[in-house]
Amino acid sequence: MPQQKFLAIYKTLKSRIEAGAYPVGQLLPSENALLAEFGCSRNTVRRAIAGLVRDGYVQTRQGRGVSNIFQPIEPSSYKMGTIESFAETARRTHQQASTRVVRFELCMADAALARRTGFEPGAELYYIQRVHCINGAAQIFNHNFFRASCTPGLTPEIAAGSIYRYLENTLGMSIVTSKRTITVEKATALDRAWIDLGEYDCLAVMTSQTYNSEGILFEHTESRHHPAIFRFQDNAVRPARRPDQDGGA
Amino acid sequence: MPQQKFLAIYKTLKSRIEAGAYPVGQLLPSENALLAEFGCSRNTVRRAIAGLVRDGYVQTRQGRGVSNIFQPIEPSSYKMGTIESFAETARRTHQQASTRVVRFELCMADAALARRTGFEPGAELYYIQRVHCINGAAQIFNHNFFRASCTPGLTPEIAAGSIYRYLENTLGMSIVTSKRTITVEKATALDRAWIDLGEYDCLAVMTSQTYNSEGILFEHTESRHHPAIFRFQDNAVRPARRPDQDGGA
DNA sequence: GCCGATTTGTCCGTATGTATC
DNA sequence: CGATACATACGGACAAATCGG
Repeated sequence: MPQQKFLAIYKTLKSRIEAGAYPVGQLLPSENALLAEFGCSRNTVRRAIAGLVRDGYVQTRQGRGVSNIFQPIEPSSYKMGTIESFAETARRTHQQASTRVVRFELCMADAALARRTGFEPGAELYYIQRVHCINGAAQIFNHNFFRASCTPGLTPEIAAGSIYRYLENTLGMSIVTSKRTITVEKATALDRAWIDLGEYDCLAVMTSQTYNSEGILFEHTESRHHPAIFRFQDNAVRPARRPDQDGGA
Repeated sequence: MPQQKFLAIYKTLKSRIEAGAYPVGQLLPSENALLAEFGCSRNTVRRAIAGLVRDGYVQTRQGRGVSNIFQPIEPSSYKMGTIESFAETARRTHQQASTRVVRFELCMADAALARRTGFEPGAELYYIQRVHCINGAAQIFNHNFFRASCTPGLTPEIAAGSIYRYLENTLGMSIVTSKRTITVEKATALDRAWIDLGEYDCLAVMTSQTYNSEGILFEHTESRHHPAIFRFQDNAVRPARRPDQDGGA
């Protein structure tokens, strides 16, 4: 099957909502109506709806129905719950992107670096510093650590393009989970050397640890963003009467 | 039933993982083993596991199993996907919290305010400014807008305690979904008047729109945090071969 | 307040597909 | 190749919440 059924239904409903096919604030057709329309089981419709709940498009309520709470929103540099490479984010937000590698070395994790990155002491790592430009201006300074044993053949040339594309397409690695933390930090001399912060003296910092399909931590990245371009979106639910979360792209 | 089955299993597995009952980096018992242990159906075990995936505790892989990728992590001021009041966050992170109301008024949304907050023009709103202190120091400055028709009887005294407790316990409202955006902004004179930023000149800003169970937008809040205490965590998955997301607290 | 219809929430069992080993 | 394990999908049953008469 080229595409799973629940994903197709999810996408169909999503576009309909975005196109305004269902009035905002009103109920969508019931699950029974939808499974009749799509010719599928109830579980499949429910998976699709759960994806829309997670995206903040709709809200469900037992005994009542599914309310449309869609509101068009400014595209964000980062979306909750989704791993995207810099190039992919730029494409989604329709911006011109380029990358410059300013440092590329092989090193070994000592005790301090291990504590900071989550790798075990003694792990061999590529340490890469990169500057990402958006529409010509330097906006993001990245410290990347990649586990060398998971990323053989990595070169500065690859790092200047898309490392993720190399890992996924050339090495056949599959990237699965990433634990991310967002903080705000004072600018360092290194930040200022590469990024024109203007009147700001802080950066938005996203620190992430990424795991491959073997469950191995293969990347630790500290991504330091110009505050003016950083924007992260999230949809949250109240745990009390918490509904499903499923489906989605 | 006092508690749903899938939630109970989710919690059981979660505590086991936290307690180190399953070796990190190894596979958990298979779904078949778990459904035998818990005496439930496959779907129920899968919902519990999906919750652990969402929390970044485990990773699943078709044909292989469920890997434990748990790593203890610094408690965060904010967690992805979960709505928490200030008081609840403080309790979770074991910090002493207090709140001071510095402004409390009833106003009407004009065109500009409507665009900024997402309410419709003409909506009657409570506008509240509050300072949250953590361990005695002022750390967060909040601009709250509440739809007056949804929050009758709101007073400065209530706002000095927990507004959410009033809404949920006294008014019987149920809070469901919140759309949040994180940005970094320059400090304003108002920020500086209430919060000692020290050497910083920016704040971490979380803007949220919250909906009640009727699907009505009843709150718009701009929460401006001292950068040193702001910390937001997220678990992301790569969309390509994306697994389920379900369950969880 | 009660009752019944509707709607979502939970759970079960089964079958089949696909990836891994 | 077969055995194992997760992924998808179907169908049915009952519970719980909502709403209208």
